Amino acid sequence: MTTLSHHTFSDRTVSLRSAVSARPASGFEQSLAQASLRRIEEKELLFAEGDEITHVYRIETGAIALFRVLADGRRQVMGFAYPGDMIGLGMEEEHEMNAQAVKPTRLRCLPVSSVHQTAAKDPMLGFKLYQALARELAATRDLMLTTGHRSAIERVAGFLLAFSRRNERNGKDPSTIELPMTRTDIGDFLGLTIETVSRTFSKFKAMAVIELPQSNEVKVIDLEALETLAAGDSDPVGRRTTPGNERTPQRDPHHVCAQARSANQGG
Amino acid sequence: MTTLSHHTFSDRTVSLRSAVSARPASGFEQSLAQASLRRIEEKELLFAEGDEITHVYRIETGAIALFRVLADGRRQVMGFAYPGDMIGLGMEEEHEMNAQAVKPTRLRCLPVSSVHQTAAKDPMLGFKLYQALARELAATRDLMLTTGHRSAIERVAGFLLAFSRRNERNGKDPSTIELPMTRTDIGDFLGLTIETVSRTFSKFKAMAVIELPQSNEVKVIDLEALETLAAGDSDPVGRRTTPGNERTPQRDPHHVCAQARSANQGG
DNA sequence: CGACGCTTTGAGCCTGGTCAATACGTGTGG
DNA sequence: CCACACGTATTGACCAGGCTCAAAGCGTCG
Repeated sequence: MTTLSHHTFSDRTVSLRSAVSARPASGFEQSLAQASLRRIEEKELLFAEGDEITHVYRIETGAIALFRVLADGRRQVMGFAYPGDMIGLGMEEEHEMNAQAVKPTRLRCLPVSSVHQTAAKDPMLGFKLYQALARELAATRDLMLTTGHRSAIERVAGFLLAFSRRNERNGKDPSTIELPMTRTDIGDFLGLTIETVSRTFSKFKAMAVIELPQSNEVKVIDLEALETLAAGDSDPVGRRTTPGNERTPQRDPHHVCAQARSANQGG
Repeated sequence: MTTLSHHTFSDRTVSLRSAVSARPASGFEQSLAQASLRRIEEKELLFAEGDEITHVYRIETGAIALFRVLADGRRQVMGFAYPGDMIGLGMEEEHEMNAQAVKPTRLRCLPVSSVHQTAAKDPMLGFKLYQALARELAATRDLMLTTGHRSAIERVAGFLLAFSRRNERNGKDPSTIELPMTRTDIGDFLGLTIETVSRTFSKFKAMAVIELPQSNEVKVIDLEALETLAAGDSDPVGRRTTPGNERTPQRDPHHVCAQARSANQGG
């Protein structure tokens, strides 16, 4: 399991948990603890594309969908944020995305000015922010790979798997998934229509891979099958694009720069 | 033209030019000037997924494709780097992507250790790296929007437009595009097959929007038409996903945190 | 109970992928 | 100099997955 070989949704894909929040010792965490608490209702927008960035937020309870809207009205959900995740880490003046609660949500608000002040005092914070962003970049790339080339079955299976693993990680039942978001949100996240999402759920149900006690509750019956579906092993056809011998990795390790040799291989 | 409303390929999408390189005054630039020069041949890999990160590179001439390979053998090209662009800015231990020359390429190599040393001395560098990464994140998100929901025509038109604008920006003829990469590279970048890319080129040719003197040279005849095609205005059908009144932006500006008001609106 | 929103299911179509054959361009060898 | 081979690009025929349009369940809230 190397870091980069997952072809289902990585944890990172769904979670925007930042490296910053993983450092309890920082003054950043202290600031968060005393930050003001805010509650927003279902479907309420926390901020919109183009809004001035005023705060960094951490989810306490609930769930937030981060999305952008295209000219034709389509939405692309870039990710969901769950309790513990942070949003609004962008460096720009304005938000690049919309943030909308998919259910009633409580969050802590931290003014960006305070973050900047801390950054000015503590050089390490910039570094940590950089790390956090690097993670988000990786997550976005993963999502892109997913929405780019995978079938509806693979996408939905991977989506469910990510939830199962999230539950497992949080000590909850990995086979009982509560979907906080609507089919529309899921579809816009996976790059599918609500009909296709719904049909795929039904297909999984017919295959006895899952059960759907309610439309927003999924019971995973056959986890292994779900993983197989997500991996796309069902497709026995060899893929053509770049068959492998074409464009063979012919990198020459001896071609490294002189500086490289002394700095990294000389040890 | 706000920063975020472009729905063709933004400059950022194709360019990985970093904020760092835009700062000529920094010691970083000095380091680059004295960095070793390296030449790699067409199709040669500069580095591969999983390789230890040893250097940061800046393209002098040529072009590099950055891509990842999925389990089934498909490639997803995450971007192309052209002269002036920097690659290898990731924070991780290992490279997340493969970097392959699409034509003979010269580049400057800078050991990461040197970057880290500079970062330790200069707190601003971390901040700049953060900015550079934020740009790349934005570019990746743009690309995701493109590959997610747009038709082949829109993708290819947007792709050509990006080249046209790049030329314009560099003082070259915006209507004469030289494509350094193969159809395979383009297809893997846009999430299309080579056949579809080729067919779309032919379609544009038949529409008298472009000419194809050679397979790797595009003459833009009707720039306006190309922009229209890229924008997807050709589709008169109203889109359904999230029709607009559904999920209306009902953000309440009065709900901002107490701290927000004092920090940002009190001025 | 009715209205509304969300989900599910069905039927048909269309875009783009697959398979396959042909054309083009370049480099190599006779 | 031409013949041939190889890699890339183009074009065609066909197929299928997912989108569109449409209608019917289902839950919830007034």
